[in-house]
Amino acid sequence: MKAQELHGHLDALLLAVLEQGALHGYAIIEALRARSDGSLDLPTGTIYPALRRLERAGHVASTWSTVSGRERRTYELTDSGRRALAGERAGWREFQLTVGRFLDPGSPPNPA
Amino acid sequence: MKAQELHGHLDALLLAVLEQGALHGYAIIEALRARSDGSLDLPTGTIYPALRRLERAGHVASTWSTVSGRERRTYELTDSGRRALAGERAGWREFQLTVGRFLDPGSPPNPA
DNA sequence: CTTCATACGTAGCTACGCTACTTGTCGAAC
DNA sequence: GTTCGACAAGTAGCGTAGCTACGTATGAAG
Repeated sequence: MKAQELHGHLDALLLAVLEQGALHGYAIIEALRARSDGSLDLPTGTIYPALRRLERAGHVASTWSTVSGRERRTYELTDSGRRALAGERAGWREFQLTVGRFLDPGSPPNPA
Repeated sequence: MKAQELHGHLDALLLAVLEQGALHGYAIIEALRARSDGSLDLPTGTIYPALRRLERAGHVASTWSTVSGRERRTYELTDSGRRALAGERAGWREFQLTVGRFLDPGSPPNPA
């Protein structure tokens, strides 16, 4: 998948992944890769800053822990994050419909 | 619609609009607005540079004309542009499926 | 003891859409 | 007869945000 297409949708993806339970950064990368069958293989330079953004915005909260000698920062959805995710879902629906009107097969030549 | 969501999909939209016939810049803006029911109201600072990009890439060709005293630059899809549009459509399909797996209602908790 | 997977992180780059602006014609309103 | 809004083109500079390319450190495997 072309990289830049993700622009503006990454936050939604992160919130969606965390919806199913708290995860640490590295695990989030793996979850994205797994659930997308490898289409989404995002570098740390993308997701770590994104998680910080979401935390600054209050949509996730993080807690440090140590698992077998390795430091982990585990992120969890906040209530605000759950609300934000709902909004992102609505936004995605609209975006999908709008762009689909031009790119989906059988796009109407003119609006009826 | 939030603005930045469009990132990376604008070229596809422009090609799709021109697929149905040559149009000049201003008319393209109006076509986008019309076919999206007003969701896409893009400023000239967005579409004029984008059209230049597409022309540099060889996906569209432009010709000047004067209609009732007003200069028009009319853009037309090239063969390369038609091929590019097909590719963009495929890319859109994949993007839609991938992101949809996370954001569409009933997203699977895990890949089956 | 070296290499790979795990795990965190940042600095700087780049792409690209947006804001705000300029230039100019035409028709309608006043 | 001038002013204002739709039509039509364009650019300079900005901001956002994902990516590249690093750096650090532990544990397991060979």
